Amino acid sequence: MPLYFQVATRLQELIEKGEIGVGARIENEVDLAERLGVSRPTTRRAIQYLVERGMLVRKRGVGTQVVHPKVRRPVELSSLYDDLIAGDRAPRTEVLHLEVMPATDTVASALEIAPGTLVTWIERLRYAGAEPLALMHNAIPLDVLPLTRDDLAAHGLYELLRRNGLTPRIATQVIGARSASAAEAKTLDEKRGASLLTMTRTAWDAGGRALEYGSHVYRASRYSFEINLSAG
Amino acid sequence: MPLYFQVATRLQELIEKGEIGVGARIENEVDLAERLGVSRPTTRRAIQYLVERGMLVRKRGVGTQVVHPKVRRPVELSSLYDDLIAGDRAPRTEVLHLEVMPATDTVASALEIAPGTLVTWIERLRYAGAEPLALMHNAIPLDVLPLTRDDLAAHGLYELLRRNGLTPRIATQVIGARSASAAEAKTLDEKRGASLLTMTRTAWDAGGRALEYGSHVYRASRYSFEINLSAG
DNA sequence: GTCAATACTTTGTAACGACAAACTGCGTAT
DNA sequence: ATACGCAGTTTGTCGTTACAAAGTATTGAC
Repeated sequence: MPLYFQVATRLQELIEKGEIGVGARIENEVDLAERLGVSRPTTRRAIQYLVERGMLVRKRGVGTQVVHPKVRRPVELSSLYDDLIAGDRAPRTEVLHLEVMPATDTVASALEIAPGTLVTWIERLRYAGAEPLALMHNAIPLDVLPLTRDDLAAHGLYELLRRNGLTPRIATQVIGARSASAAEAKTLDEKRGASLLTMTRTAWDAGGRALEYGSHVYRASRYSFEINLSAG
Repeated sequence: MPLYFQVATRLQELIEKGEIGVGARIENEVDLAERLGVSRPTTRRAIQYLVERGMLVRKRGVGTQVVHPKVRRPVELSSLYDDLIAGDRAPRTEVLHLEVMPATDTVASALEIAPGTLVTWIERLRYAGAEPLALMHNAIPLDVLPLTRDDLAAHGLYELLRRNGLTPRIATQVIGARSASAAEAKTLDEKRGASLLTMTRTAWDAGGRALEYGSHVYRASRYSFEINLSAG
């Protein structure tokens, strides 16, 4: 584990435990470095890390202040499945449809691949406990990862990607809303015309290869997106 | 302008112009530094900057590759007003209500201030062109910034904050959806029960002071949120 | 011909030093 | 008493050097 990360972790613990209160100024980096027996660049890097996570704020000529005692989790590339696991809501997935087919124009342009390229097109219903929560459509290029019904029933899509060495790195999401169609309402156990949250996303890996296109609808009565941002 | 930033800008231009194509590897940092006559840390910092913006990807032992020719704008703390200006959609704001009042419990807990602290509570209707687009409720602590109707009619809230030296730095947003009430529908020129996108946000400045709490509803038929993320 | 060990390339981490820029606050002069 | 300037503090930038770690390619042995 890198030194700068160890330093950052120690600082973070002190702040989370409240030993350095909100608003308090932390030691200046020169002294801190000397006291911990590391160099100033290493200390700077540790502090910078916490600044990026929204815990600290630095001002030239003034010092470094604690602005928030908890880590403000950055916007994460996590899947609904991961979110539910983390929230103890017992996800279950029903694979309604799975087929290998040529990419439609919409899918092809979202994934930036040639129309007609083979993709796995899946339709899944995600439950939280006993209640349906989301209806999810995804396209995954066949040469990225072949998928089976059993895999998808037991694991989240992102978990499967990661397990095969595919790490989503960059994504663009569009979040909107609309009313449920009769079919959607029936599937999701909502009334016709109920509000649904819609999310479409394309995710790329570190090599710039498109991994996944998704078009999901969530029951607005049961789900919302939480986003933490910090701007430079 | 810092040296590392100049280097980053030069690299970015080369990539945007396509002189370094997607997938191509850029010169290794040692050579690049020597050729440009700067130190390796400076070069590293420039490259790091572009990596964080999603243009480049680095792999130890391999090199640095271009993954996207355009800058992927990070998630931004911008207001709807700014977005509309950028999109040439001629925003206009109607201030429906403005009053100085003690913070309600909801507002106080969102802003992390004592209940009863005086805040300016405003209700605004935002138009894009001739059409209503969003109904916005905001609370701004009185000691952060006193506001007048005229200010708000002519400028976006974030513009006013910035103009007074208040820079939002960190925010948490929750995006959801629900059906319009009769009153909301009438105000927004939608049918009763139409889907609305809801967004509640609290924004803090660099000093950790809460600047603003907002609870907005958007016409889902006319607006959606676009979010670009990159995960480390 | 195939496999494994080795050498090479490239990025990652860490150290030290020097100066610049921004902000604070004290002290002095008017 | 107020205002201005200067000194001190703290972070920001930039340079240099050295070694570590990871991935790639080459070479050698069997």
